[in-house]
Amino acid sequence: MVDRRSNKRSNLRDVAKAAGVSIATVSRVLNSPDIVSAETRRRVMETIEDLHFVPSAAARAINSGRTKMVGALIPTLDNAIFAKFLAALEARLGESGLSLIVATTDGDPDIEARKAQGLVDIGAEALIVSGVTHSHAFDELIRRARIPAIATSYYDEHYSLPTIGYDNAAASLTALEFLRSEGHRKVGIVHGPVSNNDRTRARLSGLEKLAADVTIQSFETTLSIEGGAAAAREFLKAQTSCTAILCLSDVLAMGAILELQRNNVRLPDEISLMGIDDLPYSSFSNPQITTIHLPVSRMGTYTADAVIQWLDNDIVPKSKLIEAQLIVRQSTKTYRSQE
Amino acid sequence: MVDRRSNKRSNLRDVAKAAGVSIATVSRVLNSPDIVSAETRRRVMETIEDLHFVPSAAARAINSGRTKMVGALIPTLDNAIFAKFLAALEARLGESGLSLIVATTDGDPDIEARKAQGLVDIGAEALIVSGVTHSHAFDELIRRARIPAIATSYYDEHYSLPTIGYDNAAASLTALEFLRSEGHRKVGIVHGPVSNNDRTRARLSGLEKLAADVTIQSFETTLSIEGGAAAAREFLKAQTSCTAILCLSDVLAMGAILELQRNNVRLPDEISLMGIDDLPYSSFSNPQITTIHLPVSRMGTYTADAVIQWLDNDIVPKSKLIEAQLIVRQSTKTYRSQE
DNA sequence: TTGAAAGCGCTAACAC
DNA sequence: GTGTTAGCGCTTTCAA
Repeated sequence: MVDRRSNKRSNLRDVAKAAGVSIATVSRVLNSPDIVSAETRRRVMETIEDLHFVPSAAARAINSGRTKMVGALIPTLDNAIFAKFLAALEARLGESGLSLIVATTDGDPDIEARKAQGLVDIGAEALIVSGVTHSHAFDELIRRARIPAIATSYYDEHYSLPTIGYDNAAASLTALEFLRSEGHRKVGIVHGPVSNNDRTRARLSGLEKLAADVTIQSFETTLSIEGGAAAAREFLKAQTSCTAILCLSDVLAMGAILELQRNNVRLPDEISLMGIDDLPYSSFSNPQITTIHLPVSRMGTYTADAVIQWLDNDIVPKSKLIEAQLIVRQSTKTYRSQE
Repeated sequence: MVDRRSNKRSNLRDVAKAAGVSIATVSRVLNSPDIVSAETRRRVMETIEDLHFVPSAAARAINSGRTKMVGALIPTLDNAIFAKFLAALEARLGESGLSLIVATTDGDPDIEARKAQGLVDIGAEALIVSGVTHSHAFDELIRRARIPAIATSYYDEHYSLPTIGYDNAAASLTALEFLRSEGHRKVGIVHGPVSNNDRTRARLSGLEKLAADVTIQSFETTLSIEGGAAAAREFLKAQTSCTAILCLSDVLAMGAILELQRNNVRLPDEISLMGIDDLPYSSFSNPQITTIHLPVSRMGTYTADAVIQWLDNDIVPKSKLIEAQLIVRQSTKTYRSQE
């Protein structure tokens, strides 16, 4: 019969007493079952079941130093690209018994540093951040706490932390190259804020390689559908001779498409438009958006695996390039200059 | 001079020794500073700074029982509606020094129960779940662990847990009533899977009140843009005499709009369409979607406050109805039968 | 293969 | 106001 006198969680001692062994033995059954005799192990495990015993994570943490918690610092949950990444990350970490603590930074390095400190304080065993632009305080924290940390969404093998992500510069270059190969020589670039956003900066820098072949004109805006729409308005007002628009994020592309259509601009006949990211709606919009697919789910899974390896086997991950992929859909069209 | 001999985190004893006080005094400075003399307090705090001392969360948890962690179980991160909710939740919890542990359930009560157990095991002080459909194992867990738990996205004052959410039935009824007031008498209903989704079921049930006035025809599909598009195809194939479509989620509305436009159906001239949720793109699409705004950010903030009150002051929250709001935009139009 | 016992870093009850 | 001390629930030597 199970002892139900008390309501509090049972502990090692309760189990030990009920099973007629010492607490050390119970602890062994939990942590290294193979060094306990089969019979004892069976009896103890049975008792554990009976008493609904669950080891205290706090007590375990205080002794072993392992909390099984991983902290993720992301700019925002509002962008599907990060949400999808987190989903994959959480799924894979969970398989290995690791919990994910989420903190949003709003893209602000100071907030990031503060929240990172908080995560470390509560015992996060590893940190996952976005991009490679971080505050000094953050770098110091990683150094002092000697905590495994991985930078994602950005590939840079020379960064102080292992990076797992795409080559943002290459992604935008691929996009622009595609437009050029389709005959476009003047392209409007719509992008989000440059400050504190290394992904945007990298994507912009990628375009420079084609500076000789393609003339570009930039429109900076906020990173939202509304921002994309606003940029499209600016674009129209500017009366450029651009034959295509490259949005450095699909959210922006979405906003731009809607605004252009509101102004009766036919896509892709009058102007070609493409994005980068490949969000869910990009393949369902009218027209479907030609874009660069960034495999964020794969990045999440890969990052989780890297963290697990680092934590369990002390294997520091190498930086990993996640290949982006051009997806040609309906929003772009070959341009032929009328001679 | 700071002692740098050791690399490990300094502890209470280190601080006490360096400041020339007892560990109890240091503990007091940390937890109830006002009962320590100003001078002592100053000296101790200085030492704490010097040694970069950070109290061990695990040790604190083992003694005080407080881990400062809250677990959230949500169906998916892929839907902006949940992501926005989480963002608000995390923000407000963070202000009170609480961390958010995220677990996704894929809408499966069994996965939910398993992950809920995991959250409790690692010391979550409270649980936040979505909806009111949960497994027996989950209910048992809440009961046994006596852990504060709040159900969100669904208002039901009779549920065993406090609920903070909207009246889903009322939301869909409001939508259908609006369509009726606009002259629509036959309406196609596009909705997500009914199984394991009480929100969808509630929204469907809300429509029944108007059964006498409005004839409806249902189209069940998956909860995604693609699902919405597929449902729209079905709708067209069915050749109904419906003059409006009510999508029980904006994601579905989005997919449906795109598919209808692909089939050259003019909105809202040939058919009216509305949604429920009010996602970011709903106000930017062409046409902008008439919908029911569900204030998920407010729900997140409110839920966080409720959790904090419960944890800090043992005040069990009352169920709270978050008011939804009809937002009339461009995708709907008055219907006049041609007599 | 098992048990006894010494901590881990902290909080809180109690004493001065 | 401050110090002493007994735990919290566990892991981990060290002996047996």
